[in-house]
Amino acid sequence: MTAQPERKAQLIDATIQELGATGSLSVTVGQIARRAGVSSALAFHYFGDKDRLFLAAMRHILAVYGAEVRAALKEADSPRARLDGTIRASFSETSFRHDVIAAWLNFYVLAHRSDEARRLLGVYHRRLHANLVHDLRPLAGPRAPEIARRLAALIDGLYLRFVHFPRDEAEDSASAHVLAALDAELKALP
Amino acid sequence: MTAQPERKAQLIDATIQELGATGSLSVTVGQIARRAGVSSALAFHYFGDKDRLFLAAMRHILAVYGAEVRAALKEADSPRARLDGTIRASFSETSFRHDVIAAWLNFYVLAHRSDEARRLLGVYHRRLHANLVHDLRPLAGPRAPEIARRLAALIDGLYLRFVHFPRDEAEDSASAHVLAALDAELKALP
DNA sequence: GCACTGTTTGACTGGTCAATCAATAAATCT
DNA sequence: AGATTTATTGATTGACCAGTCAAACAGTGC
Repeated sequence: MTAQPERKAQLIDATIQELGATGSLSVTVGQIARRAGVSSALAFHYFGDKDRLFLAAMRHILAVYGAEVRAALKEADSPRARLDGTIRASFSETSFRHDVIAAWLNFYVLAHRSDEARRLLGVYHRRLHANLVHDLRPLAGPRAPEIARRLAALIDGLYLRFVHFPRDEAEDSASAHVLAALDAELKALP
Repeated sequence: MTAQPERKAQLIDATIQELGATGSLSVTVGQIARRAGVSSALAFHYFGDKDRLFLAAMRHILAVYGAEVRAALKEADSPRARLDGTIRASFSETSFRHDVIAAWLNFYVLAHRSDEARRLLGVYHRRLHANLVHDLRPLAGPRAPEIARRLAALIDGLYLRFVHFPRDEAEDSASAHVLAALDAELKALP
């Protein structure tokens, strides 16, 4: 049937890759299209304008991430196991990748001028927060929301660091850091 | 004597303000110059090119931040008090401001393509890490570096959140979060 | 073979912007 | 006062880029 979904997916992949390669929203639609092996006019045909192409790429990243979280939660029974899953999903092979991280960074920049990007970012924030609070509640009671905020910020902060200094420094598994912080927070409860 | 320092400072301020207002590195030198009340040609005359103007703005932000940390450390005697100072300085009136945060965010983006920006970012990272480790050592021994990394990432992550959702939600003093995390980490030590 | 529909492109446009330059004004020096 | 350096700008250039458009192309049904 229609080649539309295929081409759209190609362009979205190319967008993420190009964002990772050049690291800035000032990548041109031409560059993206060239990477996808099509003309720039096709990108406009399918997405309307540049911002909507970026947004589509970001929605794709969020969808993949969301699926990964859901999968991790499905096979977790205890609250603690679910927290593990949520955290580990944030640093999974597919999400914690150079180009995806670069896309996230530029997503934050895009959120400055695009209402839709800001909305999407809010959705991610609330979803992560809700997940964390839900499973922290049995373990931390009324302190759950506060701890959740710290864990969420820690995750974002670790992403930020790995944009430029990729995962090589041995011990530094990012998820290990978040899990350690979680342990500390729980152990320190009154 | 020369009006150079004056104009340069004006342009640097305008750069930060404009970065905060539009939230993207694609601010034009013309916009910045107009905000500073001079012609764009003057900006080029003093800074050579756009990137060097951004870098100068970032160096200024780092200098202010560094001075603030040093001041906070001067009047702190115990390791714990010094940690408090380091953390609080990160969220001081002058550093934790909408436009400055936006400049930081774009600094991370700039670091993708500019070696000098990446170098500068490394300096900030190492300085913060060194400060934290130095004062964590007496309190956390060999776990100090690990904890320092988490606190640093938490600080960055909190910045990231406050780019778009400014400090209004009452309780949310960002530095309180970091201090709470620090307490938890110390309390949870073996 | 023809009409129809979706796909894809090359060529074009209008606008923007970094960077340059030649020229003027103001300060500084001798 | 004359010479020299510094500050400052308006005008311009050359490149680039988002977005448009009309036309070519391919498949599908009749």
